[in-house]
Amino acid sequence: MKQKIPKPGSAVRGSTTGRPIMALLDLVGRRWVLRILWELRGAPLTFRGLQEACGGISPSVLNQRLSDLREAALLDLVDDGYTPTPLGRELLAQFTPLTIWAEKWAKAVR
Amino acid sequence: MKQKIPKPGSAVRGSTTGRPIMALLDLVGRRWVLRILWELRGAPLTFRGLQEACGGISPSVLNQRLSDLREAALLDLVDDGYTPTPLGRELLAQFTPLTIWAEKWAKAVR
DNA sequence: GTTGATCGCTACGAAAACCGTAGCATTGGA
DNA sequence: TCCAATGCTACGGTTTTCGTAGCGATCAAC
Repeated sequence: MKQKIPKPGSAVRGSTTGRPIMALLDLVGRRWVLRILWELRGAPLTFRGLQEACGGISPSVLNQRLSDLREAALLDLVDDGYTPTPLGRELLAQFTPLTIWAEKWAKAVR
Repeated sequence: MKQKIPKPGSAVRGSTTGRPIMALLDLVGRRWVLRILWELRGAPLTFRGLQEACGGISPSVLNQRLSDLREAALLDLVDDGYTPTPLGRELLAQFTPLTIWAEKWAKAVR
């Protein structure tokens, strides 16, 4: 477990400038990160609820990601499960319109 | 090299539904995918130009990603280097505002 | 016509990331 | 006390990524 999670202001994989966008690109370039956020766009989910929602992600990676996302201030664990912080919800909002682009993409590559 | 690149309409890692958004989440969840697109947002770049721009990405992975992105109809290799397709440029446009969010994020986690 | 510089790209062994399965400790209700 | 559900950890095996070296092609200069 040698991973150091990307945060703005410090060097990340592939960039030493500390530019926030580079930290973001590194963060979302990890498997499951966006998917986890995505599955939490509606109601909060428990650890095991997330496992199912993500199609059987292994608990070790899920736990790693949840720690990462909490440390990055994008997720919180509250009474009824994991849920995005306001900041995380803002990021999520930026990704929501991608469903529409993805549909278009689907038509193009078909 | 057992990777099968995610495309809308077929099963991807973590989802068997074929929903386009799932293919997208799988695609961008691979290392370097977004970064490569990002570095091509301005002028086209050659293979080696991309290598440098991405801070020394190994050529094997770069080549893998370039093939993936070309097969996904997001990238093209033209005379003066790799450049996004119109579709890829559209996707890129959705990610551009993330710089602003990332700045906000930087302030929040600091 | 050979040398040198660049191009896109490949081979391959090592390291890192990820996975699947099993199970632990805790909590709360029956 | 027993049962179910919670968050999470351990650990060995597989997949993905990395780092270095180098190949074949192209083109310009000498």
